[in-house]
Amino acid sequence: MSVSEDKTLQAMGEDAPVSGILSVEKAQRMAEFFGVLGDPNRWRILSALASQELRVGELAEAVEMSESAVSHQLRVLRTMRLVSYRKRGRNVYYCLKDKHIFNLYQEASEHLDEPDDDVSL
Amino acid sequence: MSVSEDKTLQAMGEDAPVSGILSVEKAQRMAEFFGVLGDPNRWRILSALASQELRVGELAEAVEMSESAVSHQLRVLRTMRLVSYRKRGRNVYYCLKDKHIFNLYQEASEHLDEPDDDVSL
DNA sequence: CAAACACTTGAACATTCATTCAGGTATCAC
DNA sequence: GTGATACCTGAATGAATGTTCAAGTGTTTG
Repeated sequence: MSVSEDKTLQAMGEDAPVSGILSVEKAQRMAEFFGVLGDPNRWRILSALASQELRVGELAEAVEMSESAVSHQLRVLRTMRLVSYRKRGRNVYYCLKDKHIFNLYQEASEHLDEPDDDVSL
Repeated sequence: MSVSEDKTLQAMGEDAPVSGILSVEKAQRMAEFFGVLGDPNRWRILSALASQELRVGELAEAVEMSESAVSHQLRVLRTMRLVSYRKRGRNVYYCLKDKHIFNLYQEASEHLDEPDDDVSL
């Protein structure tokens, strides 16, 4: 039973041998991934693709961004493997890659909907 | 049965009436939340707190950051209600607030561990 | 009370990042 | 081929962000 790369619920600390702290590398990978989800327009793009496959131009119109901006963001989403694409002639159709994005959305929604008690210090 | 603020798996688009796109406000809230998880040092802090309650100074030593930097980041984590704290004399003990962070970590890990097929364009 | 301690705060600086703009590639219609 | 379409790319600009540094609160110790 390997210690590194465990996927269980309590595994968050098991990457570092001593004090249970995430290694710099793993922390970096986590941050890069979640950082991609740290932009409102990328969420709008993802949500647009949640219901249907869309071309870049359609996406741009739907989320009210320039085609260039959408294309730049799609490249980011592609490198994090959050979307996949399919070329048809001169069009490129994008869609969500897997279900993880839904689970992340749901988990975050639940957290954000929790009653916010005392936070001040 | 209200349409807004649904928490089901397919609810991602249900916030916008027409095309299933997240409203700017909801997208903003999502981005702010995930943006907080978009920093490697914050993940190291969270992972350190996963196993035990820690004071600010202990945290700083554990993650090898200055106390000031840790304190700044803890404020961010507090406003997103990812950590809670408890004052004892001149010490302040921090701990994780709820289980959501574990689920998010797990979901992201699964995603990142998936085989990466063709991404280039 | 004074000094030490634990932590927080605000401003400054450097870095990162998303958009715009101009231009480039590839495909289709005529 | 020519022009139009659909999309991608690179450099540049302005905004957002994390750390450092210096200073400030509040608490405990002698």
